Amino acid sequence: MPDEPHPLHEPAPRWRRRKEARPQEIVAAAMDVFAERGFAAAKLDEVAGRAGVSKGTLYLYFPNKEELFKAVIRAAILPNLEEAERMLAADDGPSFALLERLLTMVAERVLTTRIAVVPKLVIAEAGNFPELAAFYHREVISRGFALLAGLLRRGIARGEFRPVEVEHTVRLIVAPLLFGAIWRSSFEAAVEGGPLDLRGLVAAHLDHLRRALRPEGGPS
Amino acid sequence: MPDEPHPLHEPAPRWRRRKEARPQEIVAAAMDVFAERGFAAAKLDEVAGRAGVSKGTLYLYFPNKEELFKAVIRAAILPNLEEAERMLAADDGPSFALLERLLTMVAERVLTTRIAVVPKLVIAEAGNFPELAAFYHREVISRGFALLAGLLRRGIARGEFRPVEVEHTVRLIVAPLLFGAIWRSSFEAAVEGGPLDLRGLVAAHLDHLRRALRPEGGPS
Amino acid sequence: MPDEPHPLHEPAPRWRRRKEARPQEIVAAAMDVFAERGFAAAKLDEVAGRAGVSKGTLYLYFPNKEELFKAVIRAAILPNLEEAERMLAADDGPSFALLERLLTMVAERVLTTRIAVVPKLVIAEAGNFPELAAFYHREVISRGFALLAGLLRRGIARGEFRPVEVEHTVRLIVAPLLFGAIWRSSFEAAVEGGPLDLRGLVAAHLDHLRRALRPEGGPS
Amino acid sequence: MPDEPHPLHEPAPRWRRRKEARPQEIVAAAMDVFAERGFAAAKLDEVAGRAGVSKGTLYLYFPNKEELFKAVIRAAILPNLEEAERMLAADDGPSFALLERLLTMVAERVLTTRIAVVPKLVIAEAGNFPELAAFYHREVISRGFALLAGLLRRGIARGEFRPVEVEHTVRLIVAPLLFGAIWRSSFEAAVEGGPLDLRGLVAAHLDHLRRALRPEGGPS
DNA sequence: AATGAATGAGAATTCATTCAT
DNA sequence: AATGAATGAATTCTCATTCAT
Repeated sequence: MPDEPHPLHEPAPRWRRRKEARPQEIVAAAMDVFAERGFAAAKLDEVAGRAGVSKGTLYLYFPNKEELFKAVIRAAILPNLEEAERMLAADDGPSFALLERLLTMVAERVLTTRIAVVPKLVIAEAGNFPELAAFYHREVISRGFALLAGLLRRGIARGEFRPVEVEHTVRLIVAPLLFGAIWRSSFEAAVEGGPLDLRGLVAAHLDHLRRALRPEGGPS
Repeated sequence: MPDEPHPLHEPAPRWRRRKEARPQEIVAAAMDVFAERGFAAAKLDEVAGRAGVSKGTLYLYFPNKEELFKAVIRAAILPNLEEAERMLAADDGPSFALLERLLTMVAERVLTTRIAVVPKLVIAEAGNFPELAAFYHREVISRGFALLAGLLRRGIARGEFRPVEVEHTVRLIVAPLLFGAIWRSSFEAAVEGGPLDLRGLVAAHLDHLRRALRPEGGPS
Repeated sequence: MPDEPHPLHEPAPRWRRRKEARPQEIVAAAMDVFAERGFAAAKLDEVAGRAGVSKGTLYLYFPNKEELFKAVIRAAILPNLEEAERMLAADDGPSFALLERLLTMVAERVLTTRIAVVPKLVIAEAGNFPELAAFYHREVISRGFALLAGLLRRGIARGEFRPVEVEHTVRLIVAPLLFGAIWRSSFEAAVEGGPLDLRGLVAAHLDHLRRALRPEGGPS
Repeated sequence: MPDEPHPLHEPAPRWRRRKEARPQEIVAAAMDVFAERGFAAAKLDEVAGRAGVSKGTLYLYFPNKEELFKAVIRAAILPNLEEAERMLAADDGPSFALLERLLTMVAERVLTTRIAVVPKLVIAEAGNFPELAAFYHREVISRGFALLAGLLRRGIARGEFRPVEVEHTVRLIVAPLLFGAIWRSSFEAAVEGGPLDLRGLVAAHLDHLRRALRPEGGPS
């Protein structure tokens, strides 16, 4: 253990910090490569190259390609989901405004982070890694759906929304965001005609949702 | 031999017939394997095995794995799209009823045929085969979008729909069907909790759409 | 046997003639392909295509690729060698003049027929087909060398040539022709700078030979 | 390990050393296999086996079979040619003596090294690898011919040789050596009757050449 | 005699994983 | 902790050969 020669309170020397950051650097590089190529076509050589380490080093942190893949998925998702849960727990205002903030936040993330590739990766590999699909379903989809279902039920209870079928509506709310993520990660590069106007799409979606959720005889 | 419904008095031209059927048999087997594994993880050995031919035979009909993949995508898609276009061209009734029939038909196809796997495959491999993505975009997405856009514009012109932003609305209409196809091909097998109620989802979607598209001051 | 309906003395119908010519047509096509690609890289598909028959037909006349190869070598060589032997047997004139006619004839053949490729083929495949090499050595090289050795010995006995070491001289006489054949079949196509002037080369060779074989104190 | 002549005090950098030697070991093994089988029939499995490495290791050093083949040709040729050029540049003695030393040296190399197989390989594969043929022509044949042409012109200018046609004579000088190389690499193994007496052949060739190049009215 | 669809053994190449240093 | 040389199993693709028609 020759790497702890320094007393406390001293700024950690750069290379020590790197050492601790290694796993994250590798995960970040892997995310890029998996995003571009998919799981099977991604080469660990390339991951190592982009992470600035040797191929062997990958195996110091991840037992194999599959676990690295799972780590990528987990790393991309959990912080976002936790933030969304915090947001909903902390907000007790009008339900539609909350829905609005939620969708807008997700759209922003899809546009500005690499999280958009996660659905694509999970969709593509669900058949080859059923446990990964189950994990994703349990940790991401179910939690996300539950969160939205809670929001809807609250709005219905308060009379803000008409009494829609919650389970279906949750999926209808999510679908356009999934569409956006998939578009960004699969078609944007291969297709002319400029990027998808995801902000406009979400605005239109919210416009539709407002009308669709409006209590029957209620005010516009 | 077991696929011959007219047994009598025929000189049993087994081979001739097979030769003509071979490409389709291979494409069907390939569709299954690609659907289960994705492009890269699909083994031609397995395709050959399921098609009941030897590995070499694949190469009599398709020059390589990639072309076989493209043939699978094309074979799955074109007939469906053509039918949808025929349906719309032939119908001049109320626009929402037409939309209803269209979405219902697509949902039925997603539920009862293997077409649901096509989006998953294209999404997964768009990065590795940009021309495939471009082909799919051109031949499927653009045509499908154009078809829906025409329907919307007609409805707006006739006063059946409020003047929505057509391009966004097209995507909002499609998104839940994409969600359904992806769910079926990626999560249904890996997840407990029963299959997605796609018919119910589409019904709810149509319910929402009716409200969202309803002209402003129109009848409830 | 529906192919003998015609009485005698009638010109054979074309397609019957073709049938008898098949083996030679195949050998001719095979010679072209082997010459271009070598044995291993030659594809029977291509041979069949150039011969205007199907792949299966090749196997009606030749049991396998190797035998077809041998047939090509044999067909190219034997007639030429027999002619040379006839030429020498029939001629009893001055030995150098005979040598002159012999080398000139061979050079003409190398320039105007496809026989030039035979040495290249045998050289290339001797390692893979030792019996072919042995056959070629026995039937072509040995016979050719014996023929030249006889000529030299006759010239020496008659005092036309100085008493050279016959075995070496035979090889020295042949080497430039081998050079010419190899050049034509291997380098001419791949190299700029125009074809080899084989006639000039043989003339120079004969000039050198006249001087080299001239009896010691003899006339210039 | 057994190839280390300085055993003491060395930190036994087995691997480092091997790494540097690997390409040459592989090229040497490949030369043997290509020599025996020709390019197409050579199996990389066998090359790897003879080099004492695994198949995959070949690809660490050479991108494919073709490049390995070219490396073999290059490795065999360049040192020899450079030496011949040095020899000529350094010698200003009688031209025929120099020619004698040159041919003798080449014959020695043909007899004692594996360089004899190079012409056979190039001849065999010129049709399949025209660039290789062009490379060989440019780097070996042209340089070799230029070297001999220079020698001849010098001898003619000095009155040591009669004014022969230089371009043809160069080829006549080379042809028996080519004959020897081809014999050794293609027929010696397949044919009874003992090896070719190449030294005797070259002696006879030089004897002929002396007479053929002797100035017209010169001394015997 | 002729065809050409079908076969399957065989070869080149790739790449995740290991391990001596 | 890090390296990167080495491995070899796995996979695509080729092509001589067979054989039902």
